[in-house]
Amino acid sequence: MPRQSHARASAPKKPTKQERLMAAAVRLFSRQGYAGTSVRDLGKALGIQPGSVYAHIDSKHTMLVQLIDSGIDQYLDAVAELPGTPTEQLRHFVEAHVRVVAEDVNRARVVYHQWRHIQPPDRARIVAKRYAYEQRLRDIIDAGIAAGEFATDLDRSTAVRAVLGMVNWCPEWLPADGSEPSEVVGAGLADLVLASVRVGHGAHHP
Amino acid sequence: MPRQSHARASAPKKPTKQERLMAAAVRLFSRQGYAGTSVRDLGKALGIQPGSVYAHIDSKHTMLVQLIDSGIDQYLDAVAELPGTPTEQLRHFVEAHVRVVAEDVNRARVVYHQWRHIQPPDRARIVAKRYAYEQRLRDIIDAGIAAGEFATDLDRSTAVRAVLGMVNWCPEWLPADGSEPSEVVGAGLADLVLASVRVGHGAHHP
DNA sequence: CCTACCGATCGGTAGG
DNA sequence: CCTACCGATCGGTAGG
Repeated sequence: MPRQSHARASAPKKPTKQERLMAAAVRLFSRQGYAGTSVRDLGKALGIQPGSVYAHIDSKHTMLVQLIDSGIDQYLDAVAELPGTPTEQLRHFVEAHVRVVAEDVNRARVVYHQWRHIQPPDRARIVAKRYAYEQRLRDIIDAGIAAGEFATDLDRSTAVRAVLGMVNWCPEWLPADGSEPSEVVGAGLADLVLASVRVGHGAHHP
Repeated sequence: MPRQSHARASAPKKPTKQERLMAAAVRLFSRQGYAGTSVRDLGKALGIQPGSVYAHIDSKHTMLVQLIDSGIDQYLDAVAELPGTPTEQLRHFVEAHVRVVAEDVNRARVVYHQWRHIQPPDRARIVAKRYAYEQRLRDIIDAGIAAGEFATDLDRSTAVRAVLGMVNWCPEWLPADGSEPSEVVGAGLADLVLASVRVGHGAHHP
C-alpha cells in the first residue's frame, strides 16, 4: 500500500486551501447547519487558527452563498438540455437530478435547507434560481400533458411538487443505501414517477 | 393519556407561558434552525427577560426534544390504525400524513430537519421512532404486493422512500399554496402514489 | 498563516 | 418574572 495513496492518477489536482475550506463547509453545514457551524470549526478542519481562515475567505456568509449558488447551477446545468419526448425528458430529469445528489449528498442537503440563512441581496437571486428549476420541470410536465403522454386530468402543481419531493428527499437516505449504485436508484425513482403521471392507469380519485 | 394540568375540555383554553414558549420555539426553530435561535429570541417572543425563560423550561435542548418527540407521535398516532385493503390503507396513510403536516407546517419542518441537533441519549429514541414510522409504511406496501394489489416487481425500499419524499416535502410548499384545502392536496398526492405502485400500468424500466 | 485581541452574544444561574 | 451576572464562544480584525 503506497503512502501517497491518491497522488496524481490522471490529473494532478491539489486542492487549494480555499477549496479545502469549501469542502469542509459543505460537510459541516450539512451536519450542524450554517448557524451551528463556527469559523473555528472550519479552521479546525484544516488544522489552522481561527483567524487564519479569513486569509482565504471573505466571510462565513459568503461561503454559504457561493456554495449554494454553484450548487443550484449544477442542477440547472444537468437538466438544461434533455433529449426525446416529454416522457423521456421526465425520465432524464429524474435520473440527472439523482445523479447530482449522489455526487455529494452533503452539498445537496445544504442547497435544499441552508438557503434560508442567506441574507438579502443574495437571497433574491437564489430564490429565483430555485424557481427556474421548478419551472423547468413544470414545462416538461405541461408538454407531456399537451402531447397526450401524461394524464389530462393531472394536476400540474401537485405533480411537480410530488416529483421534486421524491428526488429532494434522496439525500436523507442515499448515504445509508451505499449498496445500490445511484444510477439504479435514479432509474427506479424515474419508473415510479412515469407510472404516476402516465395515461391509462385508471381513474383518479372520484 | 397522561395528565393535563388544568385544561378545560372543549373550552377556549388560555395557553400557559410554557405552551406559548413551545409555540414560539416551533416558529423560530423552523425559520432560523435550532442553533440559529437563542433563548433571548424566545424570551423576546413572549415579551419577557432572557433569564425568565428558565422559569418555564429546563433548557433549550429539552424544548427541542419535547417538540420532536410529541411531533413524531402525532404522525405515529395518525397512521396507527388504517381501515381497508392495502390500497385503501396506502391512500389513508398519505392523506393522514398530509393532514398532520398541514396542521402545523413549522412543526413538521422542525420534526424533519432539526432532529440532528438532538444529543444522546434522547437521540436514539427519536431515531427509533422515525424508523418505526417508516416501517409502518413498508408493511403496508409489503401487504399490497403480497395481495397482488401493487406491482410485484416493485422495489420496496424505493417505493417507501419515494412516498416519504413526496409527503415530507409538503411543508416546503404547502404554506405558499393556501388556496387549496389540505384535504385536496392529500387526495391528489394519494392519487399519484397509488398510480405509481399499482399493478397494470405497464412494464417498468427495462 | 500566527498571535493577540475586539465587542457582542451565547446558554444558563443566583437571589430575590 | 426581574436584575445582575457568569464563563464560554461568537464572527471578525490588526499587525505582523
